[in-house]
Amino acid sequence: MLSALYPEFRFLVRKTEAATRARRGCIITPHGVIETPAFIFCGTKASVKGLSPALLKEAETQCCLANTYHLMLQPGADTIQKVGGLHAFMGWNGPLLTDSGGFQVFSLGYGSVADEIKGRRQRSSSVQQISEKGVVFKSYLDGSLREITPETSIQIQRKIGADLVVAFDECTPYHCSRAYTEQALERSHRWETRSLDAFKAYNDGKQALYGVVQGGVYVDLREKSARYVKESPFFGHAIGGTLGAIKEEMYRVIEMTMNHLISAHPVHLLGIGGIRDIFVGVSLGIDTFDCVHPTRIARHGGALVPISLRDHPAREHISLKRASYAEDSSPIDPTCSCATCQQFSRAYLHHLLKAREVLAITALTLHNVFFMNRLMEDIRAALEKNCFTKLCHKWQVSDL
RNA sequence: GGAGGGGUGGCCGAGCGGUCAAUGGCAGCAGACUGUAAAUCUGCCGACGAAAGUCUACGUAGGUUCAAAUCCUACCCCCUCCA
Repeated sequence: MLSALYPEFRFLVRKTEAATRARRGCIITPHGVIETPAFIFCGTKASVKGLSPALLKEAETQCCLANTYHLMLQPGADTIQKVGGLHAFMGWNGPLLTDSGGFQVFSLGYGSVADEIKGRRQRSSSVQQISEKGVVFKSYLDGSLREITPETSIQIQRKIGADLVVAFDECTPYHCSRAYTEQALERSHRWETRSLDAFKAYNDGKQALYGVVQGGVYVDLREKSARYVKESPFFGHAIGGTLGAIKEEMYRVIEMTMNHLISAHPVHLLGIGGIRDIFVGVSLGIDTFDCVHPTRIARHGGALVPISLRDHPAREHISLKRASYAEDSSPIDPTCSCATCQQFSRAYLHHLLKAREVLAITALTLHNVFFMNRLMEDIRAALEKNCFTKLCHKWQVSDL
């Protein structure tokens, strides 16, 4: 049944680790193969900020993500379709994924979970109305009223033309009652079913649809949602929504969700991308991740480093803006073979950051992308050689 | 030579009798960042002190006031215009 719906896609699990649920596989798409576990980089507005497709490729990137929400507002899905679709538009011929726009519509109202908990970045909600039909929201560009429904989200994603697309869902905030979470969850399921219907209506076999598990931090709701997604004809399964306020809670939510989600479908964990998070996610059976974190911290002067180079045990990156790197002639990581580490010293990167030179962004983003891809490659290799647990120990991740 | 304007914390620049250790901005220091309205945001930023607080500060030197960065006098610099 699924092969009829997704004729050009396949998910193959080559190996599953004995001690955990970690698995080594690949997702076959019309634009190439994604070796899993994999990290997908965010190129929100059809660009991974600071990097050209050539540099992305040089950093061994497999897949990028773009946002339906941003692209529908600028330049518009019709424009992208007219100029040949997203792959041609952004000059990336590898696999691409688009998010449904659901997350942005809602998150723009209350910010991220971290912002919400810390009471930061309070904006007036852009969400005007949530109804059974869909969501009316205000464009962040000009304040005009726009609407996204499951049908329009799928149509827009169809026009944009990424390989992997996502069903339209509602993302509930952290400070949200169980009752509302459940109500939103039920509606999300109806929206996702409508997403599937809209998808089938225009299906040309070139795209594969992911369903999203919601349910906030509530065990039974996650189970219910996982069941719904698993029983629906989605190509892939994604875990979305609020995962918790602290890491331990997040890991628990992912774990209890995965308890009900394990199957022959690829599982994507939406929006998570810390190093430790990835080890935990992989061990729980997650196949793909996406996150703004590696590229965002790069723009803010953060370089991901191995354990031995950390300047604080709990921080996974070093902050090159710090004065202590001003005369440090060593590269970010002497063992890293990315172009940045091959030619630039920490002192130079520190200077570029202080002088606000755009090269700082490109150089640090390139390093972090390379770092993440290298990390995923190491994880894949470890899974193949049955030494994933050993790799976890090397990264001091023991709470699996 | 004449007329006018100005000298404020590392820099730019407000303040023009008390609530001023002195608004802002920049620079500096540190922190945050997890389905990207983020090359962003937050905090600190005269000295000593954990803090209360103490001291030194608004060109220099005096003065008037209970009280001055703010008023007066002289001096030293800078800038503009007229000769």
